Amino acid sequence: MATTQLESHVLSKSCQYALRAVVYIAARATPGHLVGAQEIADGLDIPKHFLSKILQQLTRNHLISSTKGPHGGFFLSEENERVTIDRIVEVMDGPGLFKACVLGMPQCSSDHPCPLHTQAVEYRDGLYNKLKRLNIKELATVVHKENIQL
Amino acid sequence: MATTQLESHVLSKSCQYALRAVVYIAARATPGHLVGAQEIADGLDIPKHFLSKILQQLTRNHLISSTKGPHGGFFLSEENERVTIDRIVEVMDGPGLFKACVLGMPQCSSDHPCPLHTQAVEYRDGLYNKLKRLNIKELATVVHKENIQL
DNA sequence: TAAATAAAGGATATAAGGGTCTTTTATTAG
DNA sequence: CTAATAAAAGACCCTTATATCCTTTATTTA
Repeated sequence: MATTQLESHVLSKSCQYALRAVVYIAARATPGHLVGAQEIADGLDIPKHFLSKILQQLTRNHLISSTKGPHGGFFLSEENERVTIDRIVEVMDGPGLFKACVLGMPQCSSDHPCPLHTQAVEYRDGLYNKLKRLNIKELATVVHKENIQL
Repeated sequence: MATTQLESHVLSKSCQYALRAVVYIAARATPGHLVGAQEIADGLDIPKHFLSKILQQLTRNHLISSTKGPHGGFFLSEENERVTIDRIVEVMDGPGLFKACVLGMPQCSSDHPCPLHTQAVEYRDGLYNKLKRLNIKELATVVHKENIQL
């Protein structure tokens, strides 16, 4: 067993929270009811202040929208709804995830593959292509139709 | 852009080093010449003391072998050569990587899928199955035949 | 205009991964 | 047996992700 139990991941926790929050907003926000950070934090059981930071980051990058003040909160413009999932991952975790070598070797490429290049690339690119073609609205629709828990 | 550029990864750095080191040992160790931590560190440009910790961990888990003293070093027994890559990943990064939900939701499964379950599982399992079937000796052989840089 | 609300922003704290250094233990050569 | 060698082990520090708290700004309602 591993001496120190690592919390291994593909996506950072911030990114995981971001994705869940965005889907939550897509599901709950209406023109008459914007979704507050508190509501999302409660609904998804995510620390509120940490979530706020994440939502700020998404807002600054125009992936979601917000307004301040009473009855303010977060919502998705029509443009936001067309934002693809890979963009959220990119903003939260940086552009490296689907490009960097699994073994961290900078010169790794199809010309100069690392030992696991063949094994890993298919996996990575397959997921990436799916996320690149899936936008927020579509994902939210699937979640709703399949009655998926957030 | 991400405000803080995360070093996103599938495998931890420790795990990346471990995999490269194991292949290095497989390539260089002979009955008359065991491979020292210093040699590996130099050859792979990895911090020596950090690498030592990793090699210790692999040794404790019987994935590689070692002897102390002059002309001591690391090597692979025949049993070690049959160790599959997924075991190394498991020891270094824990058993969660290929089992945990991409969105970190503990209850996620095919019965109760998370929003990205369908997208992620296919490729994750694909990679996992490859690593589960690939042992150290086979990987080292590929690396040698394809003249892959470590 | 004042009070209330909620996001934005900044400063700070905590935990884990990554990395370094020193001491101990085992082995071998002389 | 002694000296040299190299892994094992433990203590420690640095950086980053995660998380919390407090203040500021924008907006709305009374």
